[in-house]
Amino acid sequence: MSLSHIDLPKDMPQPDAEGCQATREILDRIGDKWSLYIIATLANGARRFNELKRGIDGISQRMLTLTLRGLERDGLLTRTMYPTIPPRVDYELTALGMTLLGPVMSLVNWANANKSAISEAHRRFDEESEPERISVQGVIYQRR
Amino acid sequence: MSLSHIDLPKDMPQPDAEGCQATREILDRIGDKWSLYIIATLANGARRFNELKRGIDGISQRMLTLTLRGLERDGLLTRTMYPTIPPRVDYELTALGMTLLGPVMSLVNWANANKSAISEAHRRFDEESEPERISVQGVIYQRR
DNA sequence: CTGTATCCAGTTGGATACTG
DNA sequence: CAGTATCCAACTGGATACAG
Repeated sequence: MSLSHIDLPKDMPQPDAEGCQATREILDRIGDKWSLYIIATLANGARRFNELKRGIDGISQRMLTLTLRGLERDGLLTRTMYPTIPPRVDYELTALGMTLLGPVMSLVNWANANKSAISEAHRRFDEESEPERISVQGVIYQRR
Repeated sequence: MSLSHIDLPKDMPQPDAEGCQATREILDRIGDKWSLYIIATLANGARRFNELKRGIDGISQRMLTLTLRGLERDGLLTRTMYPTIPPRVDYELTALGMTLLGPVMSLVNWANANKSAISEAHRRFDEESEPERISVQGVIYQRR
């Protein structure tokens, strides 16, 4: 990956096409409706199936199972069965899953720091479309 | 947000429930099929509609329009029209959009660093289900 | 050039019932 | 307890045609 372009203001890091491809794949996982909540819960340590179900508000049994399978398939968590009666299954982040917490926290922090800015942007955009911008003779006008 | 729990190994940062809520919202945006590519392209500077279309392989006109509208609504980019014939429209990241590049790059770097690990996990999981783990008498056995 | 409108197939995820 | 199976409504996104 080429992360450094010098022709840019403030040597801003940039994603590139190849990098996006790999990133799209993990976004297909953690970008779904429930993965983030599961990862966040397991960040506090191993949990059993129903602990996760109770801890994640609104998740259905079906989606919990499916999402856990997906994360397991990606090698982000392990599934350990205790062949007892009643059965018990523990889910736990793998070392790989743990390393994902860094990037994820980066996003979480950004989201929290900027959620009001985004809400404000929504408000402006929704009440009769975003301050429209036109450019005439090279001069930019923003609607009032 | 409570980011520091001391009862955890290596003071790992952790997302919490409230934090996840805000993060889910931005994942609903950048987690979709095309936003990441648009953000990545605009990280190199302003682009017009058809520049984006040509630069992002496979995107349809419809999805480019819709995705740009979503990003604009979130305040991540601006849309500037040049009322000429033929018309010209420039899209450019806002200051807010720029700040998102940090967290996004964090994910992109993680994805690139670990894509082979994930592929390997897929391979193992798919060829007759992930090394199954059971725990008997407190001892964990992994299938061979 | 930069869109909008329509149609339609595929996917996602919720509700519910059933099982070892 | 920890799933699986089935059904179904809603959403996502692609193809295509048309417009200012």
